[in-house]
Amino acid sequence: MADHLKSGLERPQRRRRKMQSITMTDVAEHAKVSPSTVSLYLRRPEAVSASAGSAIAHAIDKLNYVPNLMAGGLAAASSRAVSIIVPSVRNAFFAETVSSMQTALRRERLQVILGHTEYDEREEEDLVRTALSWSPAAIVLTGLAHSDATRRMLSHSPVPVIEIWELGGPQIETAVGFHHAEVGAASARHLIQQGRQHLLYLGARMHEDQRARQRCDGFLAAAGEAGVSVDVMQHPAPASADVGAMLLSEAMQTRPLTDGVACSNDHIALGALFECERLGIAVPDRLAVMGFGDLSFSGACNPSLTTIRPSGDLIGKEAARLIIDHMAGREPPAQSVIDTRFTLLHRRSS
Amino acid sequence: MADHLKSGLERPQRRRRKMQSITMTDVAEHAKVSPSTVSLYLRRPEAVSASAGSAIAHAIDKLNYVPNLMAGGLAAASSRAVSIIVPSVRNAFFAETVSSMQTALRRERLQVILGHTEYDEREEEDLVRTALSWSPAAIVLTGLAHSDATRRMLSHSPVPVIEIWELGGPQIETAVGFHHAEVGAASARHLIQQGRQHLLYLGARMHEDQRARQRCDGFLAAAGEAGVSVDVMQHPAPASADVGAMLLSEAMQTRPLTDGVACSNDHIALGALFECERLGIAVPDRLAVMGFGDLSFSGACNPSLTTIRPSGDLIGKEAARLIIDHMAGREPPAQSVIDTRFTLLHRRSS
DNA sequence: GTGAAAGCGCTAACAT
DNA sequence: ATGTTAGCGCTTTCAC
Repeated sequence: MADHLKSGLERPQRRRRKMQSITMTDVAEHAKVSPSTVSLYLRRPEAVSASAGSAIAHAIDKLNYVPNLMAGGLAAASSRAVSIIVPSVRNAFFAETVSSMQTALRRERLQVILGHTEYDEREEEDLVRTALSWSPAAIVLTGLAHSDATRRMLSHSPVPVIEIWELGGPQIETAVGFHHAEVGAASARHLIQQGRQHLLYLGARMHEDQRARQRCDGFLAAAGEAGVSVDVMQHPAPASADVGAMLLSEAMQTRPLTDGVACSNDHIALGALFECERLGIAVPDRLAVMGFGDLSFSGACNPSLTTIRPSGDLIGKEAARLIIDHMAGREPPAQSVIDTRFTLLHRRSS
Repeated sequence: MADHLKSGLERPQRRRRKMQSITMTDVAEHAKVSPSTVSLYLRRPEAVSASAGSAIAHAIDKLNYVPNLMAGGLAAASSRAVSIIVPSVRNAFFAETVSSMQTALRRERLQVILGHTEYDEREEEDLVRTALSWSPAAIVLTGLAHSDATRRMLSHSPVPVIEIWELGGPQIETAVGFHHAEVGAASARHLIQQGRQHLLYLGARMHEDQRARQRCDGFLAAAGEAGVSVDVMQHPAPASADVGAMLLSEAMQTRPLTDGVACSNDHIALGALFECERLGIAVPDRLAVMGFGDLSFSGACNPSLTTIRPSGDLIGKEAARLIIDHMAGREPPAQSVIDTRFTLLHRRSS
């Protein structure tokens, strides 16, 4: 009875959900080979006979076949995605790194999955959790400070982890970046070399941006060692020219002896330069100003800004190289460190 | 005989490839429910009984379960990823949009997959092809100009497409942005209102950046209609303060009557301001300068820069909203347009 | 060099 | 409310 009903229904015409129109099987049929040959061709074309190869190539072209990477990733248990987690891509530093990394990874057909922590460790933790759901080929994190849970998740997973933009602390696996304290120290030494005796550090958002804080600490330490007077002023808002102008204006009132300022980045420094201009403070004669970042305007302003150029681009390239090497089986030694250094650009403002 | 051998081998101990340690089945076993109940719980917790729910929650927590989104995406034929393709994230405009979009999408647990075209249509085509491989929940493209192949791929796919940062041309589906020609026209009208009679447009990379070109065209058209003299100078390099300074310096030599310049963006304008300062050209008395973008320094410089603020943030928010609405079944009418407008900020430089 | 077969971990009908 | 079942489209042994 039941059987009778069933046969009456004739293949219950499975209601199909939205699905990819052209699959590998379609290509295989068209090329008169098996799906596994198509798969092989896609991954190692040289392993397939010339005739089969060209038939497959032709079929792919004709059918406009687009492989389904989710199926591939599922079957292979690892996807062609790299998860990059930065504080914010609005920050030119990280935008540069993300951009150069994307460019380098693309050549290997790797996709970038982007996440922003907004300088929040809880947010980072959540982003890492989600990132792991994609079985990415690698996870790239910014900085060395992470929540315990983040560390735990990452160390329990087989996914390679690269930390960027910071060196000098405990690493999860590999780190690519530079020492921010050294940046601060180099700034202090530079100002002292220029004969400055009353130094000041102008910082923004240092409660959240621990790398800015490290630069500040390095500055203080080096100035202290050299025995010159040194002080810090900061503002909780993100770095901007407005904040820089505000800080400098206040500094000139409360610390009139100041003859050299270093800023946590070039936005702050630019604002400081603008304010000096408005106040009629001669730069560099009366006051030397320097920044960090070598942003696009830093060489063009009046006077041109002495600054420290980090290696944002190189960080991205090196991180991408590590990932690609890892996929090819060339793993770096555990806990390895790539120091991308930085460059002091001595211009007119100091 | 064969049977004998088999039984001797005891479950041929399938050599397992690298794989996710904890699966949904593990969670189900631990919680003493079926996998589908776990799946249901994950997607609609309210559809599961309280007791089962808490058992599952407990198991997930205890086992540290991380769902495999590739498997989910494969089964559901649509992933929780949104592909965003912009010319470059180094460009502050697109960084802003990407950032605000990422923030909005994250709340819905959607991932951003990022691609850079570097203003190259072939590259975009390739990125779109790869994007489709992920069965994303949506694809976001920058601008309305795309190769025929890109259009074809997209219209043959079921993936919703949103074009951002440009209106006024043929759309694939939905577009969110504003009219760049209107920006140019508004600039021209503003300068004319300020009594300027010899206008000049300073542009960078206009051969590649067609939106900059549209702003320029709008400027020329509006100036022409008003009957004032107008000219254009451009440089093929990407916009920077250096390029702006160079263009302004040349302009003052070859077009000494110029009394109002509009720049294709604020980097150019800033460089122009710097150069005016060096040349001793009074801004705005002798020359009015305006930009486009309202970048972070634009309100802080000397004199503060009159500029036009695009709605990069809003574009990202609106695009994200469209995507989320679409996933909830609320589709916008075909070919719909969201005009996010722009704002002219009249400051001291004009 | 090529094909058959067995999943990868999950979702979504459908049945209970 | 929960379980059963049948795939999603691909990769990867393993035979041939």
